[in-house]
Amino acid sequence: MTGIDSNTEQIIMKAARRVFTNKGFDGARMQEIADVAGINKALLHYYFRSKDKLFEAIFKEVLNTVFPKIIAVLMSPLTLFEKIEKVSFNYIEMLKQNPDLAIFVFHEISRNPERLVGNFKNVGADFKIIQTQITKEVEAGIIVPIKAEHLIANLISLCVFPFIARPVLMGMAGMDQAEYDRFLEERKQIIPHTLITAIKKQK
Amino acid sequence: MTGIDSNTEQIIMKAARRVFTNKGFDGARMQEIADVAGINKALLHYYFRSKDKLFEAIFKEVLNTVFPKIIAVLMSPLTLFEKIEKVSFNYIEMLKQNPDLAIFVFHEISRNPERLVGNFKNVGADFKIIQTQITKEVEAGIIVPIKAEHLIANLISLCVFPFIARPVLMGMAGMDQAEYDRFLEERKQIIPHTLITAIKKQK
DNA sequence: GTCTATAAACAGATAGAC
DNA sequence: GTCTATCTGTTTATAGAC
Repeated sequence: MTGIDSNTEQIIMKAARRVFTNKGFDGARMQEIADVAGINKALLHYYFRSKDKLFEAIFKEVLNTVFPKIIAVLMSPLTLFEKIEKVSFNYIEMLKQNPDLAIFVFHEISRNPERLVGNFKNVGADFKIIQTQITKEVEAGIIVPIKAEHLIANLISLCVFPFIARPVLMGMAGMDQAEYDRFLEERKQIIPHTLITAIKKQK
Repeated sequence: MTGIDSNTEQIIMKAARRVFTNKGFDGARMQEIADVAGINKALLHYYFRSKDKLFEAIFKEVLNTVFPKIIAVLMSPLTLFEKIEKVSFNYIEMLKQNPDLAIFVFHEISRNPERLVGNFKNVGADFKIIQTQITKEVEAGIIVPIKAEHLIANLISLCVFPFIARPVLMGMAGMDQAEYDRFLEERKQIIPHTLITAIKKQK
């Protein structure tokens, strides 16, 4: 709220984010974070008291990078087809900038669900809104019925999984990094096409 | 190859598998593995020398649980539609029995790609076989063209992601465990339906 | 093969000088 | 605020008795 946080604090956050998202909480070392930040361990504790508290700060920041924009699109006054296209594009684009975030978030939540899952409980209402929109578009003869949970699960699965499984998919398909980047670009089209074709009402 | 491995060794493997898949390599403790196995730490080292070697044994075993059956289905003489249905069913069924495996495998590979990705490089030829089948079914007027990488990525994404994101999806959709089990059962139908509808040639 | 006891290294956290 | 030095608890790994 001050507008300008201390410079050192931001440097620490940036370093911690890199190390935590790359190694996970258990694999991260305060020493490495200090090294990346170009300071020493004592200063980390001076600013954040403990590894736990530093992690908590990073995790909250990461969640704010990952979720709000997607939710905003899903809640916007677009058609379902438009939402599917926009989320696919935005999500893949965001994860290309932050390739480690996906596996990081899901790994940490799996390891510590009780503590971290509270961040998502307020989204329940949003599912109902999507379900209402589905019902309307079914009645309008645009799409065939589908549960909101499945549509959203399909959409997020297809966007996120290629980042979680990147080394495996690259290895299996024999792709190098440049080919994988092209593969991801293609998926911005493939994913909407797949999902829309699957629910579009045939005339 | 002896046919009967020592009983203690199997007890250790079972305990180690549970702890490693649940906590990850960095979060796992030799002490906890010993506790779960009902023995003491020294014996772990007697049988496996180090945490690294024990992990390696577990990881290989896990990969053999996860991949071969799926590859076998993809390489079998079924139609694409049949393969999609069978993989969806088998994969979801297997992961219901081993819900921790998915996030475990992808987290460990992400943390250590150089070391672990070698396990997948021999699958490149399999992609070409699927691609050939796709071409044939396109020529037969059954499906529309799609790259094998995208079809397989779609298929695995949709099957695996619900297990990786289980706590998040449960939280967002407000489902309890029983509802989530039903959700997973529904996906055995939804996934093939989605993928097949998306590539089926319209008459 | 299995145990107890302990060594050796590491990692988070703090004390205290500047 | 930032540093060096150090304490404390933890964790892997080994020694050695049985």
